[in-house]
Amino acid sequence: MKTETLQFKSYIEEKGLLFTPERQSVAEEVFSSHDHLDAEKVLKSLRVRGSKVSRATVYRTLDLLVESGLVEKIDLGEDRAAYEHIAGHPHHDHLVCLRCGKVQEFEEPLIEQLQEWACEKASFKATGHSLNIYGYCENCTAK
Amino acid sequence: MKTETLQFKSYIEEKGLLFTPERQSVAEEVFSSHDHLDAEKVLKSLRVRGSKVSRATVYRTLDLLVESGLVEKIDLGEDRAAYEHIAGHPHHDHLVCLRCGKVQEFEEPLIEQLQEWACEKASFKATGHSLNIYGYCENCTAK
DNA sequence: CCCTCATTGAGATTATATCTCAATCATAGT
DNA sequence: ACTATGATTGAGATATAATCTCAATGAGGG
Repeated sequence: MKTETLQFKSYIEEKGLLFTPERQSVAEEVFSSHDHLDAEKVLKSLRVRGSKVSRATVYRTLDLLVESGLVEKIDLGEDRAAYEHIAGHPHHDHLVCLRCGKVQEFEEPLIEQLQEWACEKASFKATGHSLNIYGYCENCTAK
Repeated sequence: MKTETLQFKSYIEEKGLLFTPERQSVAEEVFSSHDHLDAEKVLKSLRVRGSKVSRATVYRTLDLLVESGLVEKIDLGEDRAAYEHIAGHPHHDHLVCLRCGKVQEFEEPLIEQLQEWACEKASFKATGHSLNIYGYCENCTAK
């Protein structure tokens, strides 16, 4: 079992919940992809593999994964929410192409720093943030 | 008629469209509020005032307002999209309280600057962006 | 005055996500 | 091993925002 799956197992059990085969399937699916996933994609992949987890359980498990801190829910301004796992992905923000839909990632530690200052100034206790830049990627600008 | 409404009228007419009473009502409603509005709120306010604009027209006109650049559509991670008019509101980002729902605004020109650099590095042509910080406001932290 | 095309409204429709509830399953206590 | 308790699941119903459809209306140009 992957380290991340084990971490999720620990989280689940520490909460006094059960680490069921369904939860394991969903977790493995999310941890095995390095792209952005949405609930429907996860469901489909599981079905293709022959796993019969229900839609409700996929949504419920995604929530647990987010709670555990191992997965981040990201809203890219599209109609459905996306998820990405954290491990091996230092915090980053997103460049979303409005034409082809491609999502690039970028890191800018200074931006994070400035955000913290802004929160301090406002006596705001941050738990997370989301920065998306919308526009056109290199490829789509050329055309 | 307010300056902004006139600007919207110009935009509409330059596009060869009609500046109808319905479009005017929606525009005035949006320009008269200094809070975040959503489509349903706009619809309700108009109904209260006796204006009988339909839901479809409200959505359609909000799109036009965004297109015109006079209004910004913002996604605060809630279930519905919010709108705010630009005039008198220099670009700013949002602190969203997860407990009471309050939305504070903050400005940080340096963050904007850094975003531009990030775009340059990635050869990305930005048209807009959205930065939300989620957490707990001063009031809610105290409790 | 007519023709064309934009616009509107009411309700149907789409799509994501959540909820309900009966059936199943795991675990602890006896 | 047996039972009671509570967690979990799945199928489908439900909620909700937003978009779409299409007939009827209205505006403006020729």
